[in-house]
Amino acid sequence: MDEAFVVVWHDVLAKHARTMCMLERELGDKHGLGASEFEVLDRLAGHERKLRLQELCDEVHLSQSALSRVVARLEKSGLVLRGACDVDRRGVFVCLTDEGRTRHAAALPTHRAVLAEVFADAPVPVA
Amino acid sequence: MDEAFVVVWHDVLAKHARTMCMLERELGDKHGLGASEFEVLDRLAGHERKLRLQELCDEVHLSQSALSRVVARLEKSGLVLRGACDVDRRGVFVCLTDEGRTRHAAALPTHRAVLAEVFADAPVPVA
DNA sequence: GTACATTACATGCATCCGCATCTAATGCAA
DNA sequence: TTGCATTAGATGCGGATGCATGTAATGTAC
Repeated sequence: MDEAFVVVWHDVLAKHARTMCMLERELGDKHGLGASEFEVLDRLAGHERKLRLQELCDEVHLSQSALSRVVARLEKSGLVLRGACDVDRRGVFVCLTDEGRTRHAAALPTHRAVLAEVFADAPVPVA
Repeated sequence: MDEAFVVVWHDVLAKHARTMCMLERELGDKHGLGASEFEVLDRLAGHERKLRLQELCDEVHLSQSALSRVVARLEKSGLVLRGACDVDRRGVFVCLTDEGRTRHAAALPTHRAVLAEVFADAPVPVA
């Protein structure tokens, strides 16, 4: 049925708006981080090795240019380091600094708390 | 479980990004409409009577200021009309023009097609 | 090696968004 | 009535995004 998709889409839209708004406010006020910034830190924290910018781009839902700027901001804040890639000198590696890891760890509970609040009574996907 | 929320959130994030991107491109290319513009037209088309800006604001996931500007754009394009409210002269009514109704009708199939493509194999919410 | 296509990332630009604020109208209390 | 708080909507502003493009490195064909 056509209408079913519309209902699902509206639900996605509503949850996205609500969650994003809360994340932006909570992470911003309490940790000085934007939602995109946290997202990048979170992905970096989930990997041992350094990540290519390109690999990050696949995991975060940002355009290549937006990601480039988020990483630039994070570097200016001292939360990540950018390094040249040996094997392909066009590439750029990114990794967390100690402070980056600390800030991420501090912000994690806030992030999870927001998700818990929004999705507490959420319809859980079947599969 | 904490992690379950994260998985759901990532799914919302992915679907939102994918759908928004496709909607923006398809609606933009084929009908000269942005996703927000279509959203407003769609809500207006779903109601008989005129809507207050404030009522629209509750249905669309935009800030009051963003909605104000979307409606301004739509009016400049001749797709909606803004009219003063008799009972409360602070209020503003919005309604579709004939062209607005036509453009919405033309764009609807495109919109639904995108949703169908993205949510075709989507995990349907339980309740 | 030379020439051209492609890739990885950076950046100029236009657009859109949310927040804070402004204006005008309304409501309410004294 | 006057005076103040509240509300509806518009707007200035800063910031983030995506698209198109630029730059430099790599790959490929000849």
